[in-house]
Amino acid sequence: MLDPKLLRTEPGRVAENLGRRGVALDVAALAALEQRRKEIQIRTDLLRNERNSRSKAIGHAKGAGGDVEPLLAQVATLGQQLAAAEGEFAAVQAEVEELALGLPNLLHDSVPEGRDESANVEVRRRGEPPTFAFAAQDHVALGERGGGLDFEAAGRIAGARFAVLRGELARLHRALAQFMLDLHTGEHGYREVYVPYLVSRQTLTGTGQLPRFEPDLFAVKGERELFLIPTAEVPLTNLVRDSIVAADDLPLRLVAHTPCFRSEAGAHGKDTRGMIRQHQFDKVELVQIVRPEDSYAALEQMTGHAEAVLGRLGLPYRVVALAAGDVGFASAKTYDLEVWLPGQGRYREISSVSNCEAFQARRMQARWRNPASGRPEFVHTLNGSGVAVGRALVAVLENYQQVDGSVRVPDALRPYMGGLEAIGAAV
RNA sequence: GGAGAGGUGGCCGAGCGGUCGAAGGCGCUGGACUGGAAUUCCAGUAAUACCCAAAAGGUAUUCGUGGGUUCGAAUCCCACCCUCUCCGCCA
Repeated sequence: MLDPKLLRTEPGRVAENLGRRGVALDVAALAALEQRRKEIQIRTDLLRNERNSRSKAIGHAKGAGGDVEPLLAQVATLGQQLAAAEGEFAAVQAEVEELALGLPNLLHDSVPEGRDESANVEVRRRGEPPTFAFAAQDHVALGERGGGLDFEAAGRIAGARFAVLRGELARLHRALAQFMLDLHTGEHGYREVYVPYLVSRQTLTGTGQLPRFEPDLFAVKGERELFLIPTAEVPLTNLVRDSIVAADDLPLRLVAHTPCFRSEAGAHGKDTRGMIRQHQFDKVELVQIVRPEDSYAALEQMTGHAEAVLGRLGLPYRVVALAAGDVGFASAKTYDLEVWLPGQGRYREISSVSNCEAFQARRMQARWRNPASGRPEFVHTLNGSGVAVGRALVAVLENYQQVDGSVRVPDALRPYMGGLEAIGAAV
């Protein structure tokens, strides 16, 4: 949510910033709504004040043993007027809130202009895409040898956009997640957290997935309304919802390995081959809760933490700064990490690191007590994949493939693979 | 699933129709004491919205959430959520 004060006092500036994303804000309509809200609020407050002071008078009169009847008569019509005003106020409040919850975050000045991902700016590139003396295969061909990667079985069990992994491939998948967790907890100062995979509407509203992006989520049938998490960012970030964090506890650095569930409602026909885009995938997620003045340094640092995963795995990648039109709803600035996939001959997103500033904190009422002011102020929240496990598996398979279709195990993963040097060698 | 208890400020906890934004304690801030500190003592210390150019000040709202009763609700009624205890069941 945007700062309502800013929205009120500088709607022009807000509109201009949102315009960079291609989002139109009707300043005139907003001003009219604001005007109406103010009017009704003042009227309602006055009526309530009237009622309160008269009720108090009744209380005093009763205490003094006086006659209360005439006072009661005076208040008779107040109740109806007040009820009407309160109803009106609630309605206009709801309207304001709906508008506020639907607006994306303001962009940081450093975000490149541009309507979509074609305008993303490459920041740096690490590692050389491998050259093969043979025709490189994609992960589907490599994985399906020996039934390690089975889309047919997954289709039978759950339908399209699911995968079944078996044997060494399943282990490699697990090894990747373990390796990432150990790296972030052991060397980057994150605390490992285990979180619920089903969360409430309020939780998803806190991080910004709701109310706007409900079609992208899976909901669970049952008495209670619960949604499957689309990313661990949701439960991790909401850990500080409705709380005031002690200044000394910041920054909080949290990491969790969870499955993620996405309906991919708008992605028909996109990435239908392989396990690039699935309804269910694992991800190791990083979240930081920081002091506002530290959030942009934290963004660079977190990007580095995600890069370290790819670096250790020896995977070629590049870092891109997302263009205005490509930055996510809650984010003020985002870097994507794109890993080289020989099977596709191009870089594909494997991690996304975002600074949401106070956008989520404001929705969540997540604050810290600023020693400088002595008052509770909103924290800044950041999240980043460190990294997507499924796509990392794809990247390892394709980048480490050998002429016989086997796949060399990256050095960093060998301790997690019982020392195995290659998989799929003898299938 | 059965029976019961409870959700109050940064934290703990009293209050159970009017004088309650809420006793008391802890924590925090300032002051006194001290060479300095601890102890002790004194004082202050919730959030949000709105009015106001700002400060000061004022008004409103907030005692889990949402409804209701009432002139008036932390306090009474209803529903829901959450926590805890005991029993049962269970990985």
